[in-house]
Amino acid sequence: MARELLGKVLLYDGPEGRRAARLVEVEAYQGSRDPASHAFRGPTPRTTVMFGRPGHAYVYLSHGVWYCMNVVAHAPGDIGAVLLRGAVPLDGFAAGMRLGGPGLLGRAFGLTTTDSGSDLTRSPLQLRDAPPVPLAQIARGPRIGIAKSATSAKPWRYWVRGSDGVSR
DNA sequence: CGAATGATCCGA
DNA sequence: CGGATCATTCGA
Repeated sequence: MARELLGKVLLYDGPEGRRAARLVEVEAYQGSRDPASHAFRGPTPRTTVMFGRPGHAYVYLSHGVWYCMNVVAHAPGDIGAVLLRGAVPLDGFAAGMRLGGPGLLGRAFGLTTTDSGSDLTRSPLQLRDAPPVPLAQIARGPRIGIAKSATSAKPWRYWVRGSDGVSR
């Protein structure tokens, strides 16, 4: 579910024009079955979007500083989202801008919690299909930065092998 | 390794 | 209400 997001293009139409980046690192969170998921303890004002329709954005503030974006993605009747952890700039960014790491990615796009709930098929925030990344270029491993969760050992993080834009 | 920094949520 | 928590980042 999460792996299919690799290679897709994230677009943001802002006051300074369109920004675009290609996703190279994502991490899956499996809702009520996943203690590390913000949705684990049931819906709250912040997390209700994860209980809704796939294809929408879930944006939250991390450590009081960083806005991180997820794509709501789950089977019908299920719950979950995919954290966007890294991307490669395509257009609209200052030269040399790094989008590796969920906080840096969110900041580069200028996202805030007002973007949470956005329909990703419409401007200003869109997720556009792109040719899939060849399976041989995709690596996977344990998720990063998780404090709790026995599921943290599960290999639910996917990235494009060798790409800039993968977090450290 | 530890500080920065603030919304969020649980427990009381 | 108050305090513990946190899917992070940067610099020493």
